[in-house]
Amino acid sequence: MAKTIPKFKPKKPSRFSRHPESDYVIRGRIWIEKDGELYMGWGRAILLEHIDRLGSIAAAARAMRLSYRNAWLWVEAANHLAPAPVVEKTIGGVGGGHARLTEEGRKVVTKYKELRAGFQEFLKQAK
Amino acid sequence: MAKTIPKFKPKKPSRFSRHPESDYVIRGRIWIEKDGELYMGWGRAILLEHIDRLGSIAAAARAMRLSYRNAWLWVEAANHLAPAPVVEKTIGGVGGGHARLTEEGRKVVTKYKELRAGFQEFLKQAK
DNA sequence: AGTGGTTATATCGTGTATAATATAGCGTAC
DNA sequence: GTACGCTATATTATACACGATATAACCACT
Repeated sequence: MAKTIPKFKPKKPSRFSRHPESDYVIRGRIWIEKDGELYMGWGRAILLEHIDRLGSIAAAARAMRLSYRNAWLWVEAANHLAPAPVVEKTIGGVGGGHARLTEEGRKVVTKYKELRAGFQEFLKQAK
Repeated sequence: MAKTIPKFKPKKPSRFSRHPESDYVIRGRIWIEKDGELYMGWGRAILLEHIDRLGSIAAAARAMRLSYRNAWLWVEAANHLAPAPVVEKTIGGVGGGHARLTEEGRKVVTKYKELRAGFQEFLKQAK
């Protein structure tokens, strides 16, 4: 059983090897800022969608394997930067509490996803 | 007790203040990757331009207040990811040594700056 | 041989973002 | 009045990028 499986692992392809012109990819990020602070980006948009679907920050955080702390911080930040809160929260009560995406929240998520779709289009065309 | 203000991040004026719809700005970054690693971005492009103008990595680093270590690392990374080196270096000799931007380097800088210009255009139009 | 300023390399510190963990506070339903 | 599970907050740990620092290696010129 001396047959070693030829593994294709090297991320660092030796500092002397050269690469064909091929697989260079153009990548990018896009986000919305307010007063120099991140208001809406990909992570937050996804988080808000999960909140909308699951009705809880905690559940949304679990769903995307994000720490609750961070999820909560993101929601806070977005809420305070938005013209009106994007998430309404309730402490205690049935099930311990819940969170709900507001109309404003739905609006900004939609807007951001449209923006991002346009950006992806730009990237594709920018080869 | 009226302990309503948590001292979480007292850097912002007030968490209850709202902002006008106005100054939300769309921002973004764009870069070129190879094998999941950064090949060319804004910082590296500027660095390469400085090297072209000054003929030395050390001088270029100083010019943009970047540590020599990082400048050197960036050049190394770009060199090894590029199809051909973007910077040619010489150790010792007159003035201790020097660095020169290659044709390949000039090419990628130009290409990236065009890409970025198009991106800026996209951002402007994406309001 | 000595000089100078560069490239090349290693080590350590530090700041920042995030994860991990812990716990307090809450309110409806039972 | 207890229990449940979520929101809210604090503390600690970890990971990583980067700066600061130090030093070696280098070589055309004098």
